[in-house]
Amino acid sequence: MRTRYSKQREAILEAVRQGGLSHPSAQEVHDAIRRRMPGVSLGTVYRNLGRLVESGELQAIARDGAVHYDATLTPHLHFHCRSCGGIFDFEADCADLVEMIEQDLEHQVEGYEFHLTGRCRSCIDGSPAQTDI
Amino acid sequence: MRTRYSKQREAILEAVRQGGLSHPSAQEVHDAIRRRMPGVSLGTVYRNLGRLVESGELQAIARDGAVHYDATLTPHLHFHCRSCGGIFDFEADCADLVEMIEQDLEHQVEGYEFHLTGRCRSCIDGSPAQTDI
DNA sequence: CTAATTGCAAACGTTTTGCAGCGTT
DNA sequence: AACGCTGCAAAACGTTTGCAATTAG
Repeated sequence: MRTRYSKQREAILEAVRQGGLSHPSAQEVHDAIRRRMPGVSLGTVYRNLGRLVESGELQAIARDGAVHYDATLTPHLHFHCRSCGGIFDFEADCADLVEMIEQDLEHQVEGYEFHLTGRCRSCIDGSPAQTDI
Repeated sequence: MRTRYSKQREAILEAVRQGGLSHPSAQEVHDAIRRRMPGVSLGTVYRNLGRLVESGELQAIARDGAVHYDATLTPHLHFHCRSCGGIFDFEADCADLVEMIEQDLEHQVEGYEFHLTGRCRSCIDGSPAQTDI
């Protein structure tokens, strides 16, 4: 199945890459896209996000019940704020740890995801009363 | 809201702890429970798994589109096999790395999840033809 | 011309919720 | 008696899929 050009896919990739969105879900991409390209259907957004992940142009990350998309492809970790729901990228050197694990582990490692959770700086500063759970 | 005893919750916790199940989903817990306690509804299983996670008696881990539950509370990592879908616990010392991250990061870290993906030993050995994606 | 891609809408699997009645305290 | 918990069934949610029409190569 040779993949053909489509302006919808291009717009979707652009939306994840640049738009003011940070780690958007399929819904958020759809909302953003529709402002410039009203006819695009949600199904098309899902289909193309899937393809873009398969072809390695995007990274999928799970948060709560939904998948979010990340255009940053260099290895990095994610911090999830339980207050505002935001996802923040950050770098940390896991190479040694992962390599050690790979040698110890009887299974064949192909990839990894490291997610930290907590409260982000602006939620700590901005809303000291915020407790959530 | 003081929490009261219920035999359903006890059975649900027991099912995740012991049953032959490894990292069961809510559905799998429901199926297992019903063999001993036919009347239990899926809603009750979901409600109680949620409460058990809140009270720290279980750990929730995301896999694909579903949440799976883990009764092991000591810090450990997870390996997800993309062939058989299995989730395997394993230990690795992340303490130093996490501490380093905590010091560097401007956000407040409360917990972390480290998930490795690949193919598990028995899928590699058992089905050499298996390619999946 | 071929076949990949689209919009639409229906279907799917997982999870949540409203409610009346039951069970624990 | 008070109120948390239950079963049930409906609904919410994110996601996938079948289809005929459109569009890229």
